[in-house]
Amino acid sequence: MTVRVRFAPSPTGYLHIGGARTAMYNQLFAKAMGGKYILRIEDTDTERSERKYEESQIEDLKWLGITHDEGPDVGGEYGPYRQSERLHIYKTWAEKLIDKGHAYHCFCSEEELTAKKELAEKEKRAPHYDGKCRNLTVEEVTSKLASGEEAVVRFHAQRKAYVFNDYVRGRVVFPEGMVGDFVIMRANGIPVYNYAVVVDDASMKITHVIRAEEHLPNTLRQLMLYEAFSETPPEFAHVSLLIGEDRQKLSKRHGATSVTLYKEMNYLPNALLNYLCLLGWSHPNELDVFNPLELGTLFNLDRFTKAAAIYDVKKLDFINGQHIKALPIETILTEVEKTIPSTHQFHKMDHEWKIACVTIFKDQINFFQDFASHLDVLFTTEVSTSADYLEAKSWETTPKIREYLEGEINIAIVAGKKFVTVEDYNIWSEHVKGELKIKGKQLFMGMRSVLTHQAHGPELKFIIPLTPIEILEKRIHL
RNA sequence: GCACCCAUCGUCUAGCCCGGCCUAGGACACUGCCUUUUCACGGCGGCGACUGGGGUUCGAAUCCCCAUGGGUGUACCA
Repeated sequence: MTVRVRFAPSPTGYLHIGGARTAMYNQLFAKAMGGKYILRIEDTDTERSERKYEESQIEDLKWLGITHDEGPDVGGEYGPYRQSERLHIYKTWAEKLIDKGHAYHCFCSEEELTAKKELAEKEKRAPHYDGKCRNLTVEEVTSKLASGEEAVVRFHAQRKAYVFNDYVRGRVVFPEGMVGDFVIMRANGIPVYNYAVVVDDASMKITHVIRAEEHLPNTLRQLMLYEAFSETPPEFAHVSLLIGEDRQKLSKRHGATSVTLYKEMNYLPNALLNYLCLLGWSHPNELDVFNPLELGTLFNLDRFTKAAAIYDVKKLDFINGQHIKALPIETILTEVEKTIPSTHQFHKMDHEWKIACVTIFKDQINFFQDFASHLDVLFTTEVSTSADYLEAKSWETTPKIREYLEGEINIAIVAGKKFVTVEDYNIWSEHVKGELKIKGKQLFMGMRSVLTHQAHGPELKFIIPLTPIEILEKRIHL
């Protein structure tokens, strides 16, 4: 039997990182098992569902590199993949249930129901439906329906315990009497979540349901439904929740929770996935930095943690930096270029210069946009006010270095050079050492203070050949 | 309220199922040293946890019970 898994988001907002994580786990499992990963849109909440959210979610999934084998946009043999287009299916399946005596029409009004519920709570009884409409005769039902009375379809819940085995939770027991007869079809003919899920998962031949832990209690109703349909339930894996610092389920007030935001903040999709993957799952070789999409058969359902994970992006930033470092230099250049203001002199430089520049700074950034700030050491004519700098400047050897370098730079300018070379720089430092007899700290710090007006920075032999000569000239006269 | 789930460094986690190899391992963050005559990178260290109490056992982070804490659910939302 081929493995079939699905991710089933509601198009009521942008793709949430928790959703992205679930989608990823599903796809990884499908990949590891050589199965299929299906995207299904659960838009039965007609009030809040919007097509634009469906589109943006699919787009974000695509950005992350999570692609489905079947779905509303790509089709497949188990379609349609949008619940709003499957209404006829839910209706037929509900009729089957009614025929078999597993479900019935219920005409109770909302007022009646809330009154009973309040009474039950007051008397400390479980607020379950009392089954008033359960024993209506076929004639009564048809006449009520014919007279236009509104009716929902209610499932007749069995009084028995349900047990199932969860890949991450282990053996889960739902004792008898946890739920009463629950609604499966609303009065307007739209199915309720727990029912639609079962009809879809069964008819789409889903073999494994990997979803967040908040769905664990739903499993009971779903198990009841599978039983009534005489369908074998899928295997379940209820993955631990992502929570905020306050230990509550992650939501908008916890900050950046939508994938779109991470895309905008310039995170690498693989880095985000890598981080999300590690929240509740561990690599068999205890790796921290890897590309989840390339896990292959290394991914399995045995390595999930049961406890909820606090979503804290500090490690994500680190992982992003690691992923950047692993990128080909040309790719880093392209990405980095997008983040530098269009008026910046960087863009006027030739390719070779840019590559050299990226090579120097790429190990120091966690984000592409961090790069621009490192460029200052090549272009700025600002003077440091740090104590270290002032000290280096006050040495009696420093003016001698300045005087010498001023001459050298003038020569280079007259010769028409736009940049000095590493060789030039080496000659300079040899001269300062040999002729001026300045060495050690006085040499290096002295040259740095004269050439950059800073006390610290990347190695001079790397940055000086990349600094435009007119900048060097300006600095030497400051 | 009721039901269900969970509990290892500040955070993510390994170990737990099949008790001894755990003076509890790794990563992020923080921090010290080394290296690079600076900074960063890197390397090597440091800080830092088995929620509490009972039991079972020669031996418990690992098994059992209770307590505590936290979470989720309890809809004609998903």
